[in-house]
Amino acid sequence: MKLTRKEEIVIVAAKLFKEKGYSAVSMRDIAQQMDIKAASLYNHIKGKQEILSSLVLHVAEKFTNSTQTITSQDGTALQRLKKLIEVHIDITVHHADAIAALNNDWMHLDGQDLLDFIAMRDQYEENFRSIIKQGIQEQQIKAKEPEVILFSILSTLRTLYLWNEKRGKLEVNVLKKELVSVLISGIV
Amino acid sequence: MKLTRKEEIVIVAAKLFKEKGYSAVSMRDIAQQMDIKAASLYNHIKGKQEILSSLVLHVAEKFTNSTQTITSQDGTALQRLKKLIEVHIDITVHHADAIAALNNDWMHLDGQDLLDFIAMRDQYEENFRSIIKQGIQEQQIKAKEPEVILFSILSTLRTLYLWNEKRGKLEVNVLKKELVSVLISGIV
DNA sequence: TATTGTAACTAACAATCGTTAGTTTTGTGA
DNA sequence: TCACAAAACTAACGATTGTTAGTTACAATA
Repeated sequence: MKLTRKEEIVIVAAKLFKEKGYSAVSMRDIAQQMDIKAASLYNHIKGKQEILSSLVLHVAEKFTNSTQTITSQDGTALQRLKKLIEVHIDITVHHADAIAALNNDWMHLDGQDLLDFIAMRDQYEENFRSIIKQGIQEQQIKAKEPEVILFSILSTLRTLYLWNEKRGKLEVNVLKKELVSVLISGIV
Repeated sequence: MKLTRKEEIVIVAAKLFKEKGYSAVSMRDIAQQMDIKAASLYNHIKGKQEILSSLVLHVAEKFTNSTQTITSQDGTALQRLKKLIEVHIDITVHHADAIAALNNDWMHLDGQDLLDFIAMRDQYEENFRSIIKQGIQEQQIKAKEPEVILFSILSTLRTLYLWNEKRGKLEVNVLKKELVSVLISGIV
């Protein structure tokens, strides 16, 4: 699977964005990391904004599509929730850097890209919320404030990318099992 | 409790940093928000860096001191964990904007400030970790991977600031009770 | 060998950045 | 009313920003 030059740029930029954030990374920083001059980047991309939107929208789609698929298939709320956590881990393992941008730099998208992102994020959250509410209704999930549950699980999953490096020895399937257990059954 | 002009600047800047991140906020942005010119800011602060370090180090101290106090007092692991969650919520409610900077912009600290921050963060995490390990040893906490438990709780608490606005109607004490329950006992 | 497309280069642009110097306005206490 | 300090101002600085224009090096193809 050979990468296009544009894909290489996006990957390199993602790594830098993760370290310092979109605004603190210059086109010259990105170019230097690729051993070329900044102006040469423009043979492959339209501008800095395109790098960000390629990164963010691509992985946002993945997340939204996943929740959409899970919500549309049948299964109990807990089965769905488990699946959701597992899918999240899979995406995170393969796109850690892009997720950093998604979490921290989405507000630097502009125009239609920003609107598209927000729409996807809202839909994603709404799918997530509906699963939890379903679980409460079916009495599989405690009748706590659904927003507290949603927030708690969501923030753990969203921050997973930070932890992926330190994951180290922990195998992906072990991580899935442990995290599903901690998030659903608690720690006591 | 009258604020000094410097404190006003730091508060205004914090709000802007939260929206766009440290690097994307210019001194002229901050000044405009205060209805003065950028150069006037320098009557009260040394520079942009000082704003950031005032913000971040001050609240980092609060967190580290809290875990330190809790660790040094006696109590079971679960009592400590509960207290830790409650303290976290208290600090978050009162310093939401500063926590945004602590989470997202700490890497733009420089020199000794950066070293100090990292030292505090490491100590904080180590205190947290020791409480969880204590709980596993005393068999109050399931013998899961301690790092998974630590990460899960920590990321929820760290992201709490994002959620504080939407908290809306939810009273602080209710939030404490619900979050302690969700994080410790799970959702089933 | 000649041609062509890809991808690099140098040089420069206007805009914006954090910051400094020097000056004027404003408010307070003697 | 006068003196002084606090806090604002204007103007400008060198550096860096994203980006464009025009040109060159190089490999593959005809």
